[in-house]
Amino acid sequence: MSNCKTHKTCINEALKKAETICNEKGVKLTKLRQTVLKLIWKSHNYVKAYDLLDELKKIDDSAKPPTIYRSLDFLIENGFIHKIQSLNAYVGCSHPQEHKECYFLICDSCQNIEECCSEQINKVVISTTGKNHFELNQVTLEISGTCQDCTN
Amino acid sequence: MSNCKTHKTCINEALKKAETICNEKGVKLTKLRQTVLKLIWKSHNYVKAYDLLDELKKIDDSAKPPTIYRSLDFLIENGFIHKIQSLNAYVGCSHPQEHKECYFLICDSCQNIEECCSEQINKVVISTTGKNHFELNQVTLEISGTCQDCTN
DNA sequence: AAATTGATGTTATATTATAACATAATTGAT
DNA sequence: ATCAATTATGTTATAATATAACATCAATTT
Ligand SMILES: [Zn+2]
Ligand SMILES: [Zn+2]
Ligand SMILES: [Zn+2]
Ligand SMILES: [Zn+2]
Repeated sequence: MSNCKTHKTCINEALKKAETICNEKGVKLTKLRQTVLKLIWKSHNYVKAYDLLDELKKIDDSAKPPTIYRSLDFLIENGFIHKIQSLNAYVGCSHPQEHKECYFLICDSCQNIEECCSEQINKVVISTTGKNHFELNQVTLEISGTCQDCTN
Repeated sequence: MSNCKTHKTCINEALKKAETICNEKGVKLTKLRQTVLKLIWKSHNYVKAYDLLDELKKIDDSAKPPTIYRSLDFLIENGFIHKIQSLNAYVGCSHPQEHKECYFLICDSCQNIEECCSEQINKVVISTTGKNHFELNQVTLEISGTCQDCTN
């Protein structure tokens, strides 16, 4: 995924989905939010907030930390991006509609992130938390390592 | 676990284990590091670095951020504590010897953390990353929600 | 004792994120 | 259309988290 051959499609799909979902929810994908989403979707790599801010400044000189963090908040709230907790970084969500308990494969070498859903992992998490009588709220599963492209 | 009835034992065990492991490894559990470890083990709740620093300052007025972060680094490196990535917080490791792929049950209500090992989760993670031809390095699994004590 | 290594002290600064308040744009009701 | 309420953005300041860099001190090795 490091060099995605069909990345224009990825971006277009992501933007289209975001628009659709916003319309359904009655929230607004403003120009700014769309711009930030595009910047995040520049690749499948994770991005840091202040790098994003630097990029945004090239477009809008007046951008400041709250500019970027507000957009990030909106995009996270609506499921269009995810925060990678172990890296304080952000990445586009590849399937905002059907997103459930996903996990992330994070390549230490190329910063590529693959977002996966595993019904199996989901089940195991639910069953083991159940055994602990723990009422589940949020699952953070982030796996770092080396992706296939970088291993070869 | 929120009100651990045998917490003195928890602390003593943690300190004893840390000493043993340090001796085996030939690294030093200095006075400072031991103090920080004790402060972290004050409870099973997670603690923030700067709160820890405030506590340490009560003992040693000259403590500064590097003081605490160096100790945290040492304690993490040697497996005596863990960093909770989703909270930028730290918690004592309940089983530093046999620690493998553990996960954390984090109570949003009482800040208690239970560290668990599940061979089952471990297996599923390995098998699903294998399917993705991903060479695993580090797994971060943090589950937030409400613990049994807080549900009742 | 001198040299090396490891630990701590100290100052400064980098990185990540939010509070607080002002202004502008949009929506919705009258 | 007008006003009020809400939502979004602009702006300044600061909070919270973490590390770099260099000085000093202590322990260990030669
Ligand atoms: Zn792509
Ligand atoms: Zn890679
Ligand atoms: Zn205890
Ligand atoms: Zn609880």
